[in-house]
Amino acid sequence: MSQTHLDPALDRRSQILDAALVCFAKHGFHQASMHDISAEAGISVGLIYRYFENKEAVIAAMADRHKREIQEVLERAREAPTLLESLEILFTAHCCENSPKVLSAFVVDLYAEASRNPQVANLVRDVLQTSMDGVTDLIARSPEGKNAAGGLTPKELSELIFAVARGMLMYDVLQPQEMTEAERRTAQLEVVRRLWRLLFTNTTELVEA
Amino acid sequence: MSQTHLDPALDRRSQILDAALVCFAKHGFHQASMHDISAEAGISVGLIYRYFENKEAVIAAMADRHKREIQEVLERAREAPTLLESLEILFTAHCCENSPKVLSAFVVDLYAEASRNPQVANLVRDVLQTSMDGVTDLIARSPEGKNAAGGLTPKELSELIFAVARGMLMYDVLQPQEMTEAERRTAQLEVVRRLWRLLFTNTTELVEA
DNA sequence: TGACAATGAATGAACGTTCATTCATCTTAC
DNA sequence: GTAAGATGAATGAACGTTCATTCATTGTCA
Repeated sequence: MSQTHLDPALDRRSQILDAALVCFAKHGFHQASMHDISAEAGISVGLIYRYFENKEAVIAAMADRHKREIQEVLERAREAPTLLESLEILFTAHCCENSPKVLSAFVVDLYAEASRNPQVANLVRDVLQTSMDGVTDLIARSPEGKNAAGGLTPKELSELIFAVARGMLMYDVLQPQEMTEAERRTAQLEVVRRLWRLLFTNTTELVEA
Repeated sequence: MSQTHLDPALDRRSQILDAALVCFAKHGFHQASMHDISAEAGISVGLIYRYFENKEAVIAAMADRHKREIQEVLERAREAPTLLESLEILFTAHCCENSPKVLSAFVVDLYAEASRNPQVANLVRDVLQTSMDGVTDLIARSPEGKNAAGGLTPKELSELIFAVARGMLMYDVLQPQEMTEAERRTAQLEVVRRLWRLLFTNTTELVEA
């Protein structure tokens, strides 16, 4: 719409993946039918097969797009001025960007799929490892990371942070539909700040006291 | 086998649910067919319908059984002599009791289902709330819980602990099949002790120093 | 410019398969 | 003999996938 379409085929693929995200989040990978997706995208079923070999390929492409989106979030987190702000970006990106719950539901489904499909598991593990390495680096470089609580290393801290992030994502899908994006974001930020206090400010405060 | 069967109907139900757990973990709720379940249980398809109204009812019964199992774990955790041991029970119960990954895969699937099925969501939320209340209580009663790091309340600590537990459960499904139960348990225990150091021993150590 | 041919994006009915569910039939226990 | 337990072939709906067909757009030649 806003820009000239350099590659219409890429637009179509994106359009189909956008529709698939909505359908997958609403019904799950294997309960969402190709007809559901085509209806959501406003196109015919057959057209999907012009851009994707089969349903599996749609799922794989979704996972791949998710990988790229996560890497973009990591990039933004890297550029934040403070470690706390980096963490805030990481924790709120997953859960609040799109319409409520859609992304969280998709990611939980992705992990469920990963538990059965080794290819998906490899991709998710790869994304996770890259992200954790990035955050480990972020912590190691930041002044707060030097004297973290409990004598934990940057790597251990990063693992803990990502465990909490995944856990909150799981918690998010239990929330009723009525919760708005803003409410979810607020809840997430509260958790980040609590975690922050715990991991990075406790020791310092005690030393100062 | 080992005991006289007081209620054969209950045995059959358990037998079917045992088989369903294996199939659900292996294929997911909606990809596991009733034939898969009957084959795993060593009975005919039709017999399942004598004990369960339909497939949804099997899923609901599985969720319900899971609820009772979690409550038993909580009971055992309550009876542990120290808070650390309570946490160790809570963190290792989810992931290591049955054959590797089966339980974790089931729980991740349960959360995925909860994101679409409000009834399942209510049940899972209920289990979680009860468990968290129990652990909050456990922390409040324990000597270590009084002077926790970061000035966090028992409720906040409990929320954090359960977020990490859920996060580690998600991480568990990414692990390759080859990992044994013992390896998974060891990995979990390491996380518990790290969390323990962070939450409950840091302040004290510094005061002593 | 206008007439015509070629293209390939897009359609949706149809196909083969799978699956949840049913039920007529058989077996077992007392 | 009868009631309850157990079977698995049969049913029909739903699904992923295919493909003959349509038609707007583009290219070609006069």
